[in-house]
Amino acid sequence: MPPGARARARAETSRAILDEARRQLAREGAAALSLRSVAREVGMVSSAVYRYVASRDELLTRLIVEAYDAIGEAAEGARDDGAGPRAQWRAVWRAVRAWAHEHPAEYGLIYGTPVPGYAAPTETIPAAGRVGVVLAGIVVAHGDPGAVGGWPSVVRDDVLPELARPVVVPAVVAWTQLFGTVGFELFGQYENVVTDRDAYFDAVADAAATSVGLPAGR
Amino acid sequence: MPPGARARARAETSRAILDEARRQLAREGAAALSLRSVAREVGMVSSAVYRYVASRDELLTRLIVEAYDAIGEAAEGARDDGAGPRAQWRAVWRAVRAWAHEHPAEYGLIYGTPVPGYAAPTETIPAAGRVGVVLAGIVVAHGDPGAVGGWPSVVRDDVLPELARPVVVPAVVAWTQLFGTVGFELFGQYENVVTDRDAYFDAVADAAATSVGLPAGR
DNA sequence: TGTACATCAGTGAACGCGCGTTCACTGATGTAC
DNA sequence: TGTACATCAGTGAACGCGCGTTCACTGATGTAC
Repeated sequence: MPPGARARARAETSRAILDEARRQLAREGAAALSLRSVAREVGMVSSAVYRYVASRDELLTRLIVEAYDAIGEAAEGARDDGAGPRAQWRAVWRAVRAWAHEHPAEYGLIYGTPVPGYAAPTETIPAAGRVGVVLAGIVVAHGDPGAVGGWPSVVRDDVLPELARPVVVPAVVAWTQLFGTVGFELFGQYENVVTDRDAYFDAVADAAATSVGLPAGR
Repeated sequence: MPPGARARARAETSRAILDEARRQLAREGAAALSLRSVAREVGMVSSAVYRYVASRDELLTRLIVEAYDAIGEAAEGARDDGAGPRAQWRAVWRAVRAWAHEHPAEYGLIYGTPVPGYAAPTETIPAAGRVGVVLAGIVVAHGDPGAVGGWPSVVRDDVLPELARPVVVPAVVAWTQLFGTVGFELFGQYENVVTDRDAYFDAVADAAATSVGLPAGR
């Protein structure tokens, strides 16, 4: 037997379990996610899953962390591809929206109604911050605090310390707006209201860029 | 027996069932809502609930409609109390936020992740529109289309036909922002970020009022 | 006012189902000497 | 290289549980004459 074969098999089964869980999440929603049916689909007996996952809640936590990481990665990739602050900003917004449309159930899991009785453990926090950090980074690099309207100081001093203070609140507002818009579109509130969703979204992104002090041009 | 006693008893039991369902929704979430436990708590046998409700899905639908109606009513009441467009606008925003904080589970039910496999029936639509109609009404009455930045025309012509066209898109954006902000606060994304949530919220409301062309003063 | 019949709320048993989790076990894979 | 032992993945049975929905029924409430 090649050494490490066991480890490799283990990793593969682990993957298979998470993949199947993600599939069921997409099909039936978080509430219907069941260890037994994941086991069934993966082709093992229900008790065997417990070699890979401590409990149903732990499985949910892993899905949550993976989702935050995936959307964060999408945002980071988009930023790295953009040339110029406004192009970067728009690319990040679009990447978040695209990811959400490709993974609606996972998006709902992390940005939708919290599952009651399930408290997201702290291991979730760093992954959850990635998109916000990307947006803040663009503002730090290119935002003009002088070009921003007056907002009250209602954010913790230690939040985004690298941001000039006048720009922190509008940055939080813009961050909220990104996910508010994506959520409304995804959860059906724009049905029969907004026709050209791409153009609408870009317009909101652009207005947000301005509100945060990004220069007008590219 | 007083005539109508039966009808009155029926109405009372109906109420009791819905109230208990709402209580369970708040405690355990939509996924855990069960006819059997509602019956248990109301003090009847599980099959008896079927005299009042056709199925679990119908019960969910009733909760959804009641929630939309309640938040819509809160918004309408706030509008009727406000003096001057800006005061009205702010009052409506605050009323929506207050209602959401008092009824987080119901808020999640209507503005959060859709329950997969459950398709909201059409009886839901009119109730769902009430808050939007209130906001639009204020803009119609007092918004200055000239005071609004340029937005693309990406909304159906027959949406809010009473609104001057330049103002429709920013109105939709503001409506999105209201629920995006409330949702972010309610679902915990502002934890460790925004300190003075009241002031933050008012500031966002005010900026939105301006973006939609409401006059500055009161 | 009194009687005969129809309506309706609630009962209790049953259907078939799936769930999370534990436990003692087998047999294959890896490790130390 | 060969043997003895330890580790570990996966099995199968069992625990106790709750669910939605149907059905034939009883007995009280209402209605028509």
